[in-house]
Amino acid sequence: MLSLHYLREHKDEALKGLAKRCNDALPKLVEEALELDRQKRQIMAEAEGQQAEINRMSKEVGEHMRAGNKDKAEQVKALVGVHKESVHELKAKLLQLDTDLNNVLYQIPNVPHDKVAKGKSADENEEVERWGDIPALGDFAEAHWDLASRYSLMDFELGVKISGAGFPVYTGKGARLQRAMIAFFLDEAQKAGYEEVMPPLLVNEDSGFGTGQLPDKEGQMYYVSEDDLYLIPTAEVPITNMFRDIIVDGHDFPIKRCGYTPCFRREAGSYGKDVRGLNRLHQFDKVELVEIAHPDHSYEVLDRMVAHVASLLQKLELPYRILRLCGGDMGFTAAMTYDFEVYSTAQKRWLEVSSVSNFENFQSNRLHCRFRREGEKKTELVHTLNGSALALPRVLAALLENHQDENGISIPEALRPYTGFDRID
RNA sequence: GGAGAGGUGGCCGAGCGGUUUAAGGCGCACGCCUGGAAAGCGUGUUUCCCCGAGAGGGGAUCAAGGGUUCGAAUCCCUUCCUCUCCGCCA
Repeated sequence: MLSLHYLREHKDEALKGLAKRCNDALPKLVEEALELDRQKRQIMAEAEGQQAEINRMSKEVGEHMRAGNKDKAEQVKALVGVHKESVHELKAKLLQLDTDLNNVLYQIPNVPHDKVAKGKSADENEEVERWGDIPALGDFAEAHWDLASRYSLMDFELGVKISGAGFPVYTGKGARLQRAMIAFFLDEAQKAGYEEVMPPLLVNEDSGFGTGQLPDKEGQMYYVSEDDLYLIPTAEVPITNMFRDIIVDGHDFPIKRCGYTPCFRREAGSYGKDVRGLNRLHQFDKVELVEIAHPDHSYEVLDRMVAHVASLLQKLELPYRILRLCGGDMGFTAAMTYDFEVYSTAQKRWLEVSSVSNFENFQSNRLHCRFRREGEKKTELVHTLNGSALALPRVLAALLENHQDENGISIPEALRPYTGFDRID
């Protein structure tokens, strides 16, 4: 969530930025939050004054008792009651205000960065880079789901039988290819300085809250009510939460983590031709990058992450474009997001394979992840970033479709050491 | 799942109703000492919030929440977590 400090001191800047999200409700919410904050601080000051009085008097009682002055002690005791009552009342009010304030704050998304364009929907995203030639395939070109069954790489029906739609079974070279990509992505991340971690796949409520999936988007996550745990929708949740309630040492920057995990998404109600095959699944594999950054350098970090993801797609020889999302298309917690899309030749459409975002201090405010500037006494919120590098299913889809020829599918050079084969046929 | 033990500051560890504004130690920072260092000595060292230009002042914080009391780390209730043993188990 946004920090109240920031809202208080940079209200105009916040409103101007938020306007880019094209959501008319936001200015009112900001005003509401500031008003509740004002009331809260006023009442807080009152309650603390009363409490100070009680503390002072209690100390006095102690002194009288020690001096053996019982009457004096009783006299003071009798006077405390009034203050106690008013503290009680003020505290109740405070609790209510706090709840109201949080409810409002939870509805205010992150303020988009200066560079982010105003816009309502995906149509207004800006293309910032394009790489690679879209291969001209002949009439033989097939979509990945057809290729998958022709070469026995996946079995969607089998997945339906075991679990349901959206849970494919990878078989033979399909399974091997999957494993190869995971290893390849992890190795590349490691070369780029990211430390590998293997986090839990189920997380508690605090963690879901820390990265912003809760309280609003619990419908997206599978929930195990028996144990009050959520299946992770992305490794971002457990990995970023490793830094919850922590004051990091400023010398530790840059803090770079990567991890492979399966991801689980309910994706309720989304069925149709656009979600055929590997395009949208309930369970999929992903290698994720997470970085905890110094606020002064987080946009350099973002650029480096983008460059890293680009290098992966280049090594896989997949044509891609990079979009800087407009205000309206950006996620709730992000200040700037770059989406990577690869062109799927057989489906004749762009598929999103990565999303790289700077959350600035929106997540760290909830996570309470802070650091101290050299020589400063006060702590300051860190910036958090993450990016997929990469999400496997759509990369696999594009790989199969773009690298096919009449007789099979060729594996990109970079992956061959991992697959152990250079063609599927 | 059953039984027991326990959660105190960056860490270890005392405290079990009012000189605790949390002892003592370790660590860390700064200073003195030194040719330089170690040792020694001295000072400082939880975090969050509020008021204040600042100096400073105030509040909260001994797992969390509630209660008793003039006053709670300390007593009572509830919840959570950790550890040990047993059972089950890849």
